[in-house]
Amino acid sequence: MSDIHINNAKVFKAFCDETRLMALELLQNGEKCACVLLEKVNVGQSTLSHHMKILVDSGVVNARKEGKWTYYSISAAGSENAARLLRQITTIEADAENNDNLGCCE
Amino acid sequence: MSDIHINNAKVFKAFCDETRLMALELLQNGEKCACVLLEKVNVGQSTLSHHMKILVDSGVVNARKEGKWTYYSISAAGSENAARLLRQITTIEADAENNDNLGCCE
DNA sequence: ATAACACATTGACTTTTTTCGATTTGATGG
DNA sequence: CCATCAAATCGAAAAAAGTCAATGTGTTAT
Repeated sequence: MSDIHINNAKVFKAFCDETRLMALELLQNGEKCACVLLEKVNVGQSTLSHHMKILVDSGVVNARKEGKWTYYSISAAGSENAARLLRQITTIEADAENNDNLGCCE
Repeated sequence: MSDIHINNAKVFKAFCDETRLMALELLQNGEKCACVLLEKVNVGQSTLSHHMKILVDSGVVNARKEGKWTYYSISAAGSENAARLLRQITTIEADAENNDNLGCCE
């Protein structure tokens, strides 16, 4: 299987878990520190840290360290990238209807 | 965790696996029957069937049965829905910057 | 009717992901 | 220097997802 698909899959894994979707929802009305997210999301501290790392690695979330705290926020660029990727993956090519793509069976 | 997040996660799981991304890519230039996909994707028949079911259940792919064959195609409506959902999940609210959302730490 | 075909379903197994408690790292304050 | 706090990392256990071979189901051809 091609590498590009493995990488693309990685981006969408950001949105594949309820806890991460919950965290994203909390970030929609602004930057939050990890401790605030931890209060609202029903998982342990190490688990939240794990999920935030996946979100950050996917590019959808930014992390900013300040003193002992880490502030997270939604990345507009990362979100745009995910949206672009989704569009790219699901675009039906213009000549799709004219092709004889039925293959083995006709 | 709220039900809505579980369901949203389900839609994005369609894009979380390399084999499914490969299948989607093959469908971009038109409808294909399962046997054609099977030739190109490096998994067994039962595994492909499993993945196609996930794609169909997510709404991103249509299935059409004709005789002994099953034809799959990308669903424009399903793709649009996924794109809409992604936008909804990653939208930063207008007043996000003005909020005092830092919570415990200031 | 029967055989062959296309695909779905089942059940067992493997791999990956999620989760937690414990520990580590790094910053702050007394 | 030491205690405390926030968050990351580690290691192990549990849960979920992917995989395959075998079998079942429905269709077509002989």
